[in-house]
Amino acid sequence: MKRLNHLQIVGAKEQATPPGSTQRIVESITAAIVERRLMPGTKLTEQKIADIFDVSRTIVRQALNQLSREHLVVLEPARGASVAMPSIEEARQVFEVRAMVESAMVRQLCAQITDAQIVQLRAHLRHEQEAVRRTDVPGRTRLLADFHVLLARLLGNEVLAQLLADLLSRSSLISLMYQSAHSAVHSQDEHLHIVDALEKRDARTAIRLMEHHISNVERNLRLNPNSTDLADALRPL
Amino acid sequence: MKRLNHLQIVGAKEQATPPGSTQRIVESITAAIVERRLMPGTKLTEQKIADIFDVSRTIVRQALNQLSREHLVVLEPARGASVAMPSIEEARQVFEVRAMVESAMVRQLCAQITDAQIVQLRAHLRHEQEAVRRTDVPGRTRLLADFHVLLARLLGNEVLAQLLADLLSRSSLISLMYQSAHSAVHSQDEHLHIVDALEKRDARTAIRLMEHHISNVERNLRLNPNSTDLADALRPL
DNA sequence: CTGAAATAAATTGTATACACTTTGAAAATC
DNA sequence: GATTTTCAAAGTGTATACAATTTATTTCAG
Repeated sequence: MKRLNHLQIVGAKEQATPPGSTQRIVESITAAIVERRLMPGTKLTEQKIADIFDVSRTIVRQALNQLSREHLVVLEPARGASVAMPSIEEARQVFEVRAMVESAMVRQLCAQITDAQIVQLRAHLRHEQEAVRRTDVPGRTRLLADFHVLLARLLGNEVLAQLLADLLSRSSLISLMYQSAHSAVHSQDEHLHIVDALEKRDARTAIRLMEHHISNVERNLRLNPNSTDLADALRPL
Repeated sequence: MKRLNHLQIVGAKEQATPPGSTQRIVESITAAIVERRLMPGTKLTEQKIADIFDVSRTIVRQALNQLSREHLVVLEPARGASVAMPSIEEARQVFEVRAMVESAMVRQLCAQITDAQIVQLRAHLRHEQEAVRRTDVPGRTRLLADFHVLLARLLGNEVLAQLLADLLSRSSLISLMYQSAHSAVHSQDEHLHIVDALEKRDARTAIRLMEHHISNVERNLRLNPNSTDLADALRPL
């Protein structure tokens, strides 16, 4: 059995949804992509993955199908699956949608957030800070994304939360694809200011900060299209 | 071969994406649900569908999986698939997200819509009117939903368009589930006014109209939870 | 030695087989 | 007669088999 040595099974947090083994694979691969252990463009051969997880290709195919619907892998007919390489145009669109959704979300939040929820957010910010401080790259990546999903969840809207989770895993992929120069420290700081505005129920400021935050991340992508092809071409070295 | 006599293959419009037979099944079932030929709660047995489309269960399972991710069918472990019966709470959330997304969308549109695009919208409105006039229920249902997706597409944002398409098929299911009292004529009229506001680039009015439009649809759902179970219980008659 | 053609290996797409679970009906018990 | 219990039919979940396609390797012509 040959192995993908950069794909390792990760202690997945229990999900109440389907206990099936498919979900385990989806979560492992998602984590591997988002935490930068699987680079964009990497071929995902069904049999190799099946061997790693000790299941049949049937299960792996289900997982890959699900991942393709989440835009983390692309499925080319008869040519199999590989980690997605979102285009610059797609990146632009994802951030545009995020700005639209998240500013509306922050506006709503200012109107209905409770003090207990502020406390919850502060706790999350502390976790972010810690992960940043000890340069835990996978951890901070996940936490910085979870901040946005957490905001959605505070509205008590699961539909919104899922939608945002989708956009954020795509964002993570985009950031790593284009080697974002927006430092984690900077992002973390912006989160802090957003929570401050939420605490004061200052909708105008909160929205402005959120829009800036998202456009900062986008602005700091290294959008020189050549690097993509070059990186691809140089990979064999 | 036993057959689901209310599920009939429909002339699906060609999609450039995957020519596989899976997509054909997804589109047929989607159309059947949205056009009200398959009622919420209906059991979707894999083998029966496989017989109808003359493929193996493998293909049908793929289709059902995809449909479950689009929230049009629910997959209960070991108990199979059935047409989704969205809860009232889920309905609330879907409409809330739509209001957030679509008002932001309309704001953007006012800033960048072209005259040619207005013409496009007017053409769509005419098609809506025709379908409403000759009480073509499946047709008008589809066209009234497509209006919203068309707006997204005018922004040149495919990510947004797909997201909205998702929300709208769920909305269609919700409307038929709760027997919306919001007449097609009324909806169509509201679309007309929205386009008028867009033409004048009057963002404030356009947003207000869109928010009213969406909350009108939601307000007019017959949200008496009993009807659900009753309808289910009475089906055998 | 270079490049095209032929061949072999690997990989994907679909169907089928089979174990396990659920569902519904008949038989047995109270 | 109502309620379990038992058993059969139907249905789902996973693995495997095999055809069709793609990718890599070898062979051969120039």
